[in-house]
Amino acid sequence: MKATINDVAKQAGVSIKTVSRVINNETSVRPLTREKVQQAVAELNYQPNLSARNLAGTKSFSVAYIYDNPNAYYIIDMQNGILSACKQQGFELVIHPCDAKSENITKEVVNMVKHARIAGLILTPPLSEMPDFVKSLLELDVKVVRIMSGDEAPDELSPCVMVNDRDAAQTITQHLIDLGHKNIAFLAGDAEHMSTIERYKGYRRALKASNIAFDKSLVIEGEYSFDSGVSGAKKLMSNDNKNNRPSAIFSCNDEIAAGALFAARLMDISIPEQLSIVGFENSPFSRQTWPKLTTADQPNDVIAEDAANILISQVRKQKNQTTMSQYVPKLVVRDSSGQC
Amino acid sequence: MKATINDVAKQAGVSIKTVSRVINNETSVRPLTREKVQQAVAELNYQPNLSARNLAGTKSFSVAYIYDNPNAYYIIDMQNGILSACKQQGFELVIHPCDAKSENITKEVVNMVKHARIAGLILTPPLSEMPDFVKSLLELDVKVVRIMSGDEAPDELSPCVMVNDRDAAQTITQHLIDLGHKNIAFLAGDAEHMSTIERYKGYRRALKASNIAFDKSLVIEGEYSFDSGVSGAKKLMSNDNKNNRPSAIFSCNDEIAAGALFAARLMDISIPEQLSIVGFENSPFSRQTWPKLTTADQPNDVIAEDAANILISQVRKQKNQTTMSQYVPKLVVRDSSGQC
DNA sequence: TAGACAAATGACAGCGCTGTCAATTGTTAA
DNA sequence: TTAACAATTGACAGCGCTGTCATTTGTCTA
Repeated sequence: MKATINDVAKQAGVSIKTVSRVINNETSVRPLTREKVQQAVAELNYQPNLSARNLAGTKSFSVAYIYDNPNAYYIIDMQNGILSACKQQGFELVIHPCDAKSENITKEVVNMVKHARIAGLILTPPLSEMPDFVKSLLELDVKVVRIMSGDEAPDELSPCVMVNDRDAAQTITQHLIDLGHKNIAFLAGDAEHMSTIERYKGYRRALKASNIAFDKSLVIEGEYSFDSGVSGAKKLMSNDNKNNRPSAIFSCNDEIAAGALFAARLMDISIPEQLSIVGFENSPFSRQTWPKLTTADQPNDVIAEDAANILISQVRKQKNQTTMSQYVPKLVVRDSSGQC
Repeated sequence: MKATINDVAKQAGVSIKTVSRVINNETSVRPLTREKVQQAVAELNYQPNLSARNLAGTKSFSVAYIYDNPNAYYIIDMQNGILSACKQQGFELVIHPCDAKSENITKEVVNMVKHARIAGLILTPPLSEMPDFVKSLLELDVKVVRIMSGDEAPDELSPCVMVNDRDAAQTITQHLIDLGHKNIAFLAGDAEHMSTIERYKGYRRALKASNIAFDKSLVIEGEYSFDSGVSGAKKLMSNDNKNNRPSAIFSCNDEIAAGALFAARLMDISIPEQLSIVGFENSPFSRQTWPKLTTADQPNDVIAEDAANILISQVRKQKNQTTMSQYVPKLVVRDSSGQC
């Protein structure tokens, strides 16, 4: 059957407590002893029993990923990244889907954390952007790592992994400018999402950098949905707006961009000849539209793995902890953007 | 702090063993006693400690979902459904992404099952369609429930939840026939996937039922990808094939259909006026194409929850077990199919 | 070389629960 | 009413590990 700590102790000729010390990387073990134990561990292919550890110890070896995000590809990428870090570090992952808009979301998650003895949480937008929610969790003396949009952490509540949407948005807007566009519209995602705000800032900054006058009428409020893209693009390209039509549209994500594409088709506007449309996120379906979308790509699994590793080192109370890291999404040029 | 079995026992005035009997639904507890215990459980909001149960007992309260499927929406739906069943039944879910084509996939999963003391597994295609893999798992004395394509279980290895793609494919083909189409092409998914085979059978059956001659040249082999849809549609609609062009295309899934749509656009074929295209699966992006796809919808989360419940009742060795249930995807008519 | 101290190691209880088996109840037939 | 039996309940060990604290070992100084 499976080897236990007793088997290892016997094999190495030490007490189980010493084995425990070795597998927990504690000090006060002579190098020679440590080696003997490690060899025994290897020979027996010993893996500590998580249930026993959780039961006996005060520490916990479980972290949770809480998600509320309609984008399945995003979640799966995140989950896979987290899972890979957990596996390497001998942690268990508890998955908890939820509804951020639910009234008792805090109570629900607090309950889960208590009951499952969770040591740490990984939060992605929109949950990571709800300060009160985060504060309630922190009171439980559970570690938190947030993945957020921006170039630096908004506060000191927890370590953060930042996705620099601003710089990426500037780059992608610059791409349009380089193609000769001057009337560039902006189709916003949900206004309360940090990512919308950041992407908007990047858009503005690119315009400014190229001395292009900002035209407020080219900014359309909306949400992260296909339908929002459809109606936004219709508004921009309608006949009522004949004199003010943009030659390019920056969509806050690929879904909005797909909606804009759809609207363009309805209005017989050819892409990219008459209108350039760019997205953001590089979801798989940005390759499955016609034409394929120019967009910004972020390595979600890498980001998630990074976040999980930071979380685990927090849980382990290791020294020299990272409290921030940053990723900048990369421009991916495809067929939906072209010369003005 | 959290209530333990001791607290409940004290509160109810019985021994912990009796509490254990009640929470495990064992017989040999007097109704009155049971009631007392249940009340104490409710008052203290007691939830059994999974680690302790796993450690002490011979039973396990963990099931695993193993997935290898490029379709993130499918996985998330499945996962959410399984999770909801697990939560209700007090089981823990272990998530295990993997690569079905990897050589040592069996060894990897066997290891996982042993180490995490998994009581049951839920398998979705393509893993559920690998008999040798399933057999190896069964040898571990772990319960398995497979979600598969077809109208009845292919064998007695395990309980199955069947998705009747055949009937659904017949319905969707019939829909095209009802619109007046007689030359209906078939863009296949991966040939080794049961779903491709089943959908093909349904397609054939619909033709036969309406006395439409089957034309082999209208069947294009391929795989479940956008690109496969592009090349398949190009082949069908090319000038070389001028005399044999179909008026409608049945695509084995939405991704293929999106590819076909893309190809049609490249060739200046208007949808659905000159060509009808239907998909299968009702993925979110089937609503985000232009025009929106007619497709077949299956309630993946319900299917998954059903499968998880069957699995758990197997694990619990309950009587009157379901060994098969069946779902038939429903036709969803949108804009990509029209009169011939 | 012994004594003093720190470093290394081990003995043991106990985490919350289940399995085993013994003790206690209740029920039935004679 | 009581023996005989079944149904119900409980006592206790132990799952694999960690935390606490005692013991042993090694090292350094005088």
